[in-house]
Parts: sequence; C-alpha cells; structure tokens
Amino acid sequence: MGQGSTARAVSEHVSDWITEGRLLPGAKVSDTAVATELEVSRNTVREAFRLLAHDGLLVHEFNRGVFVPLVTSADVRDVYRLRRVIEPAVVRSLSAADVHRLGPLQAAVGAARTASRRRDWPGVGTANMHFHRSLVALAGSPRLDVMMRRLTAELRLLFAVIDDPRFLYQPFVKRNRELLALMAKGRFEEGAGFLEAYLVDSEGAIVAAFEEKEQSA
Amino acid sequence: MGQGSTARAVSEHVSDWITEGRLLPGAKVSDTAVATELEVSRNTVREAFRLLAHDGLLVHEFNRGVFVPLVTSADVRDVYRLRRVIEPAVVRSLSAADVHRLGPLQAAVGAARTASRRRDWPGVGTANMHFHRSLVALAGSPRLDVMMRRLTAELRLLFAVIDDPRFLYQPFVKRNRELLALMAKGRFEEGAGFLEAYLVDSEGAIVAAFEEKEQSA
DNA sequence: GCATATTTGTCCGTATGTATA
DNA sequence: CTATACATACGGACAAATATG
Repeated sequence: MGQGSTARAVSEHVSDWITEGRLLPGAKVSDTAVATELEVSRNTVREAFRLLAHDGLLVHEFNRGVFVPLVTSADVRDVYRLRRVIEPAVVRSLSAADVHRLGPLQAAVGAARTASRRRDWPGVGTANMHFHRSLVALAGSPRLDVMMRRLTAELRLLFAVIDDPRFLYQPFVKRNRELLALMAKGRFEEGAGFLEAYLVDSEGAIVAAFEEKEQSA
Repeated sequence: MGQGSTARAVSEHVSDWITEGRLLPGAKVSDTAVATELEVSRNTVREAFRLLAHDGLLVHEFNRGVFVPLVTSADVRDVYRLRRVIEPAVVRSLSAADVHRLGPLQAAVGAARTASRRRDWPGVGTANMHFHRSLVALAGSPRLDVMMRRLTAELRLLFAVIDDPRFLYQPFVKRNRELLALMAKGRFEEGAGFLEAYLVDSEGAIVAAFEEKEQSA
C-alpha cells in the first residue's frame, strides 16, 4: 500500500495522465474506468477525484461526472493576474534576514540550468515551478502556499496543451537567475519590479501560444 | 434527494454547527457520529467533509480523522496579511467603468446599517463579509473569488470564538460606507490606501480580542 | 417523445491497517 | 505490549439521473 494513502496514489496517476496529454482538456474521466484500470475500488477513485478537484485539476459536475477543465486564454490571463499580485508582493515583503533563506531558490535555478543543458524541457518547467513556489514560501504564509500550489497545478494544465514548451521556458531560466541575484543582494524592491515585468512577458508568450492553438482548433 | 447533493446538505449542517459554537476549534468530528445523527451514510459524510476541508472549515489528518481547525492569533495575522495584499490591489485595479457596478456593495452597506440598528451583530458580520466578497468580485477573477470565499469562511471560524463581536464590527460599518463613497467618485487609489489602513485597524482589534481569549485559556 | 442502457450518487457490511489508552 | 477504537479501503448493491437509440 506504499507510504501514503491509496487515494493519493491514484490521484498522482491521474495527474500524470493529464500532464502527459493522455487526458485532454474537456475529457470526461470515468471513475469506473479508472477503478478497473488501476485495480482499486470505485469509492477510492472518487476520493482521489476529490483531491484533484481540490487543486483544480478536475472539475466535478453533479450527476454528470468529472472532467478535465477546459482552459482558454482567459484562464491564462486570470492565473497571471493573480501571480502578478501575489509574487511581487511577497518579494517586497522580505527583509535582510531573508537573504539567508534562499537555498531552495538556488537549487531550483541550478536544476533548471542542468535540465536546460540536457534539453529536458519538461524538467525545465518543473524546476521553474519549484522556483516560484519556493519564492512564495518565503512569505511564511500557509494560506499563500496552498493558493500558490493551486495556481502551479493549473499552470501544469495550461502547459499540457502546448506541444513545444521550449521557447516558453528557456528565456526565463536566465531571468530567474537574475531575480535571485537581486534578492541575494537584498534589493527586494528592485527585484519586485523585475519580477512584475518578467510575469508580464511570460503571460504574453503563453497567451500568444494559446491563441494560436485556439485558432487552429 | 432535494435540489443539491445530500453531501452538500450535510456540509451546510456541519458548517452551521461550527458557527453556532456547537463544534469548538480543535474538536474531532466523527464521521460515524454525524452519519447516525443526520441519518446518512458515512461515505456521504466523508464527501461533505471534503467539501468543508476545501473551504478550510475542517482539516483532515491522515489516519487520524477530521477536526475543527485550531485557530490562533497567528492565523488571524495570516488571513489579514492576504487580505491586505488582495483587497487593496483589487480596488487599485478598477477603472471609471466600474463605478456603475457597485450595486452589491451598496446593498451590503445598507444591510449592515439596518442590522446595526437592530443590534443584530451576527447580521452585521455577514453583511460585512458580503461587502468584502462583492468588492473582490469586482475584479472579475474566478480564482480570486474562490480564494476570497475561503478567507471569509475562515473569518467565520475566527469570529465563532469571540463571544461579543459587537465592538469588532460596529466601527467598520461606517468605514465600509466611506470606502464605498470614495469608490463611487472614482477615487480608487485613495480608496486603496483607505482600505489598507482599515484592514490594519481591523486586524489589530481582532488580534487583541484573540490574545485576550488565549490568556484566559 | 419514448424506452432503454449507462453512469452517477448513495448506502451497507466487512476486512485490514493505524494510532492511542 | 496488549487491547481497543477508529480510519482507510474494498466490493457489491440499488435508485435516480443522464445519455443513447
């Protein structure tokens, strides 16, 4: 039974299916089908679905079933509107004492660089998300952490639609490093402004890729 | 089966029990007990618990059970830290076109005034929460709405601990009205600053009441 | 529009594992 | 350490709602 709950293991599976593109946005996810495939009880699968719905990776419509959410460019804009409010505010709220707590950010930047050298673009994507999650974690707010976890989960959903994420991530590996350097010097106000411009550019790139997709569809 | 799901009906019941003080913070909520009392299945109760945990009104610890969260003054500060980031940012993001969309805020202010005259302090509290939820709704962000719903749900949890919420709400009925007046004139930047000071004072009052409670306990 | 088949929501009883007295 | 209580997980079952022919 592993170390966690079975329901959590099932949720990991389904989560992977979404990021791997096996489950496309809008697809219905049948609890019985998942139950037979993973050889667990239907009740357990339903529990797993609740966990995923909690993070926004599935939506539950009463008496109709659970579905992979349909994401549009409007959703991209909404997610980034929140990021632009939250992340710079976190950087601005830091003080000199926090300079010595940047370890996780350093690690994420390093992971992004090695993944980039290996042309492992999904790896770059996960490292990027670790960077931003660790950044928000610096605020020390449990509620902000769960909000950011939900947002990054939705970002995974967004990126699953885009087939070639290389040009979306690669430019931002460098900017993560630059932001980290500013923070390490305690220049938080400057870093917050840098991050704001960063997020605006990132949103623009993703929205563009998205609307291109929407055209073709 | 009613109009919604039975699970939702059960969640409403338990939610009421918490606000009514029948379930105190830290209390364990047994699924079997709730199931027998409301005459529904344990499975359905567990579903209801998931819904409530999603809004932060219950916490789920693996292999231990479900509990009403223990709230401390640190939680009060955390909730208000988020409110101070989110709410002023919303006000700042508004434009002249939004002046004609303040109807729900007007209604909430009116409800607060009549409830205050009737010395219906819980009524004042709910009107106050409607005011702030409607304020955030002006941003037109679905994700921000669910975040705010979660925060207001937790505020209900906080206020359930305080027996006399009169002096906590009464001073802010007037300030809600003043903030609304500023927004109606399109003075959003000024309103954002006003709201920030407002939230600082509100936090101070609630933290004080809370630490008084913690002393006696 | 109707009858049918599928799916979902809900329930029960039980077995197994985990935490706590 | 043992024993008790409890939580997780299972599989089967049925009614209601939905989708399908």
